[in-house]
Amino acid sequence: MPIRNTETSRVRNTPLFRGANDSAFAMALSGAFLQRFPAGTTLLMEGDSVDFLYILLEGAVELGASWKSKDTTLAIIRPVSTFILAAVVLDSDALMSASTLERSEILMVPGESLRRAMKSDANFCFAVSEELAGCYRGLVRSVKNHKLRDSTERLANYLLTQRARQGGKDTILLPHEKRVLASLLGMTPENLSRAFAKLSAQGVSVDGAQVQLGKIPALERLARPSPLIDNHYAQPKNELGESHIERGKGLLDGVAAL
Amino acid sequence: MPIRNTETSRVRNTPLFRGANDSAFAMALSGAFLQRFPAGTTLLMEGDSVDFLYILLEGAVELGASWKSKDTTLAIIRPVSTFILAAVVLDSDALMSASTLERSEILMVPGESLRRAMKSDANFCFAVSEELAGCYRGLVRSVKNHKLRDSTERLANYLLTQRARQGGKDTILLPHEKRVLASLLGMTPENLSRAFAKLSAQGVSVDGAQVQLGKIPALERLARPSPLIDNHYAQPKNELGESHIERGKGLLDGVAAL
DNA sequence: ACTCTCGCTTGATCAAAATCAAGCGTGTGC
DNA sequence: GCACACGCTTGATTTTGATCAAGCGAGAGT
Repeated sequence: MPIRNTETSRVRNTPLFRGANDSAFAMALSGAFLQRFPAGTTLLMEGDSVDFLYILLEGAVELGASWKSKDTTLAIIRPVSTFILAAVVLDSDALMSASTLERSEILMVPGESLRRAMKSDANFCFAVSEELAGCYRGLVRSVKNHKLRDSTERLANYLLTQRARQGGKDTILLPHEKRVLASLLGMTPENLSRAFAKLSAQGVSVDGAQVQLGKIPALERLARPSPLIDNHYAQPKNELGESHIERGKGLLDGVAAL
Repeated sequence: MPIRNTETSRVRNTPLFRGANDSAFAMALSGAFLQRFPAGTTLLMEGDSVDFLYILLEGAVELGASWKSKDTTLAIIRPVSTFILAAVVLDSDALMSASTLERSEILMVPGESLRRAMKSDANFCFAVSEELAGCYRGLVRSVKNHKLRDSTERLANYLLTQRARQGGKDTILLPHEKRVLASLLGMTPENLSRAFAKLSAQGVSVDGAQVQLGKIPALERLARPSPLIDNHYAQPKNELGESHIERGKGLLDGVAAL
């Protein structure tokens, strides 16, 4: 599918590409193409070799992993974000699978073009480093979240993060199915229900995807959100693990994850 | 402390710096100095601003994090490795604390010098991207290890990884105190003991820091090591979480972590 | 030698989370 | 409308891991 001007400029204005010079940008996108996928499409399986950098322009994609018949979701990507950048830079196999949660529009950039562009433009290359560093720090937050908090605490912090991201209103909308959310938070759907039930003591009430946060102070007392784990203050669109991706230097609009 | 020639060449031959041109290398190390620390020294606390890239030349350092009076170790670094690269690239605060486990020798490279060198040499900058990508993938493995395996499985895989790394002999030496190992594996010291006891059914017997792996096939049947989680085949010196850091392209000698 | 500390182990108990098994409610397709 | 599937919830049970409390044994200091 041909790339329209609107898409090009959206990508161009991303922190990743904003500082690139025109020839590096053109080089990176040479051979790139736009593709649409229905919900539930598997884009990539663990272990597959990675030939493209994926840039999500519309929709949502889930990054997951499995082992011995168990599986878990590691991150959910929202536009505008890249994914599998690390595998592309190293020209190696995917450590995660990727599949669409919704109908999605994805720009596929050949890995080789991207690597050549990086080597031709130190500023662009630096932006890639910043991007990777942000992804890395997002994952560090995720590991800390999992190793230091129990499931109810993770949920409480997730709710506070969503609140901040959805504009600070006291009613939030869960952006995904509860089973997906449970997997992201590292628990079973059953336990997610029970965790919500526990949080009713902190004024949380659930009605479908709508969640009312009745007593924010009580919720915060339990959640104890920390800027060293939770990333409330980043750009509004990204989700990685339960916490969120950091941007290079206060830039908006997130290109991120893996 | 002045930097001797031996140190300079060790650093120069690292995957990170090998491809840099001479002026970028000189620029990066301008203002760098060598420092020795006794065991148990805190180098950095969570939230501190990061002014230096640390390059560990001798000894061992633990990267940890804490929240609400709990704490955990996220990685243990061995020479030659960098740490807190991501924070340096983004010129931001540390998400982990760092402290020496043994008497250590560390080269401290000013962050600003490093960033200037990156911007002046696309090849060096690319090597930093590769390094960050490798660190990222190491963390992805770590998250998968924790979300998909229970504690006994993590220990079993840790033992197999150590075996591969220590030359394939059936007796391995635990490189750290058991309490540190427990924290790295995400469990309490008590449960580490019990996990070892469980693995006696797989021929594992412990005597202090010496561990005999009696029945490798049985142990592998339980552990089910996977190249998508465990990194047996990387360079021998690095440890990140339970699994291990990946190198750019089959290069030896690891500069890694955060 | 003697005690103290410290790292580790072991057992008993408790809490958290996974699993198993219904059941409920909504939406879809027939 | 009716049956069915599906996502979610709830309860009962089991498993896993954390916590509490001794105790053991090797090494350090006196």
